[in-house]
Amino acid sequence: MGHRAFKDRLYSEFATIAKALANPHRLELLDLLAQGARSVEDLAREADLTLANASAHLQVLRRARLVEREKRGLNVVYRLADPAVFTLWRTLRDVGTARLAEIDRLVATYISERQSLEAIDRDELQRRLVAGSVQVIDVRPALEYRQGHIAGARSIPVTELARRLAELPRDREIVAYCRGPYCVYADEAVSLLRRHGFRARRLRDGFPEWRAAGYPVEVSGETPARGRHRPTPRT
Amino acid sequence: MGHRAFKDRLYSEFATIAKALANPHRLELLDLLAQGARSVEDLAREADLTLANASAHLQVLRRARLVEREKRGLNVVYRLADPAVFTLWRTLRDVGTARLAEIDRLVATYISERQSLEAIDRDELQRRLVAGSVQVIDVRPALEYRQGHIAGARSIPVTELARRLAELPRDREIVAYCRGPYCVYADEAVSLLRRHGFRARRLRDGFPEWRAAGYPVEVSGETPARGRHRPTPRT
DNA sequence: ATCATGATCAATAGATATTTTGATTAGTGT
DNA sequence: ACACTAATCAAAATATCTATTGATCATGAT
Repeated sequence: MGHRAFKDRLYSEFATIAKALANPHRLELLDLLAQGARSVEDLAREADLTLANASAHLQVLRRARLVEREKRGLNVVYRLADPAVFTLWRTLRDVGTARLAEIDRLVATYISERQSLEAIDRDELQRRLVAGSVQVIDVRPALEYRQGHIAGARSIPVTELARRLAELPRDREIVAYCRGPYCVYADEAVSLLRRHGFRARRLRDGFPEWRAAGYPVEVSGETPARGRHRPTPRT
Repeated sequence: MGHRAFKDRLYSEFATIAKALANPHRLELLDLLAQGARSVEDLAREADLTLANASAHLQVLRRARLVEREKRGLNVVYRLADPAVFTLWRTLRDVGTARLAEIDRLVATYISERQSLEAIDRDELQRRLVAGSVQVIDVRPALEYRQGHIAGARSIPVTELARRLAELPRDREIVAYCRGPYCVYADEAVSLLRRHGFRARRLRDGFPEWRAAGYPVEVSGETPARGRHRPTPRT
């Protein structure tokens, strides 16, 4: 093997990883998988893909060794192969945020309130959690909460928030968080809470970033795979 | 704009960056640009591409805002748009190294000696540089050395090493470095030096990683653009 | 002015990716 | 055994990417 052939093969290997990331649907799937393991059916529903298409994209990720899968009954559950895969997606996201003006424009257009509402960052939230001066709510779907959430957070999916306002304190600030910096659930939650007179802010980013930074996390032992049935009791 | 349209556009933006990385030649170009700014001609020669093809690939990187360019006389000089771009490439490379067994296999096949020769890492090298117990040589092309090198290193391009052995000490260990962990120049240099009875090792990674980690760097003021002519005296 | 050079552009052919459709496989429950 | 479901596979249509060719443009040298 010549010097050139070696280089070509080496860079081609690295490019297979980049190719796996080079599709918007696959990035969305990775973002979902960063919340926890999920079935193909579930991923397809969340990402608005047909089952066959979601399956095909997941296989591309799998061939690049970015995700792994495991059969559980009728379902196949996919998970990130390594925490480094989340780091990679996050680094890509950060470069996009820093370099592409279009991203700021999109966020400003779709979440017009975001500029006016200051977000809280991880270390301030952790200090206030310890001090007990804040109520943290996880507004992601309950399945994601069960697979891992900020220690001390309550699960109130954004879809249920309007009818569960009575559960929330009026004497303490409420902090809502969701999947990540571009997830809108927390923005919607904060907006709703403020309209009802609560003091509320969002966490600047989401649960995967909190966990990656090593802050305390809790898990409610439940298995992720299920279609319309109840989760199977254990592995 | 609906929720789905927002997500689609957002992930598509992030995917443009991944798409720019999703080609082996473009990764090689980024790796070269991590050494310093260079002309299209120079990049094409180093990466074994036609001028038109190199130009096309550089424009893909430019549209993704990963590189910037500047006209200098007849040449167009490209540079990384941001140190974060190197971080991204490096994170991608690290995930590849960790996840793809094929990469290990390739390196073991092409650089069979690498396993047997232990590399030195950055902080040990820095300590020994300060102590003066080591001679560091930069075996990259002289142009790359001039644009930035490890403080205290001498430039001896690997192509000139065989006829410049007399310049090197026999009483101290020699550490050779080049472009990065997969660059073979340092391996070739170490191999040659050992055959001639020198004590020699390679730095585990290369100059861009050294600089990114904040270790001391020196620059010899010279402009990067030139074809077959002498460099223009100043900017 | 004229020419040579570095870079880009435009057009094209060939190779890869993506999505959909319908068929098939593996596992569950009756 | 039978029906049902989740997932994958195979094939095909479409879209996108890549490399090459030759033309064009800007710049610097003569």
